[in-house]
Amino acid sequence: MALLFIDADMPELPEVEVTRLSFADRIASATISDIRVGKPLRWPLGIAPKTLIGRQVLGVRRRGKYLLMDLNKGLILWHLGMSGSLSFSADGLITNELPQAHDHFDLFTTQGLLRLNDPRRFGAVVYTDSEASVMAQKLLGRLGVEPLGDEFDLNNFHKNLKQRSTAIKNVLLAGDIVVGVGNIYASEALFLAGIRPTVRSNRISRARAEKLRSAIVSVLTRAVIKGGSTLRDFSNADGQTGYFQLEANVYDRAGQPCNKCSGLIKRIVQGQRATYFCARCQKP
DNA sequence: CACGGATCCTGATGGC
DNA sequence: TGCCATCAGGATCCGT
Repeated sequence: MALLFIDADMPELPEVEVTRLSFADRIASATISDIRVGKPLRWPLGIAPKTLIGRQVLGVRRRGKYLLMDLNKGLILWHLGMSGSLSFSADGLITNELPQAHDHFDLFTTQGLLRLNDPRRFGAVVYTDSEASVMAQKLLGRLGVEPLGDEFDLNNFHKNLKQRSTAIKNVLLAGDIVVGVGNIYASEALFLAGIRPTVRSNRISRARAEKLRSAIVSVLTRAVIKGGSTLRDFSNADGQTGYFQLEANVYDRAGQPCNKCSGLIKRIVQGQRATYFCARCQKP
């Protein structure tokens, strides 16, 4: 079987979800046969690797940008950080696929090899006995609602926005109101909503909050769909790498004309992260 | 508790 | 070509 490689060189929620879709079915019900640990990641695994040999993978869920791999005992949390990507190879079951320079975690199973490549090593692979454990709660406990779930409703969203006085762009990125909106999609969603990224969160009207809510849902949904279709192309094509980023309206387009009004896209820095916006289309 | 800044690490890029 | 500074998709931690 061909190697399926997802270029998650931009792991925001859509990329993490598409990564999950790429291997969840194929690894389900597999038994862990070995583990190889490379250079240290953000946190230690939290258990002696050999202890996990023989455990069964029940499935893979997503929470925010975390992947939760349920085992018949305990679970493994995966995070791609800023530069991580996962590949699942059924060939890796038999052949010795030598780890490359930035392959820092291998999970060998009876159905294939799941490998984490992460040059910057901000990613993590963490074992925990239960989702209620101290470590799991430290990582997952403060996450906001899922943007693509029913719980992302206007009443709560607007109420939460009113509690914060900092710039809306930073509030979105913080992930404690709604998860999964990274630096790219924060700029894109604010453009679609017509909201200046510098607007203070607590000064956003209910009507504008609804525009923002629906823009977030729209941009993330479209990215997942686009990623899914790219995924199907991948599984037919051998060794092709690629990118499934939606065409950006503002992200990384400083100095270029706005797609709506032809005004020039601006770049500013907020919380040490780049923000892009159209000063004409996005109102203060 | 909310906020802003520093921080982990490696690689790509651009100026000189 | 080399050297150096800057920047990059995340999110935690810490001081205020």
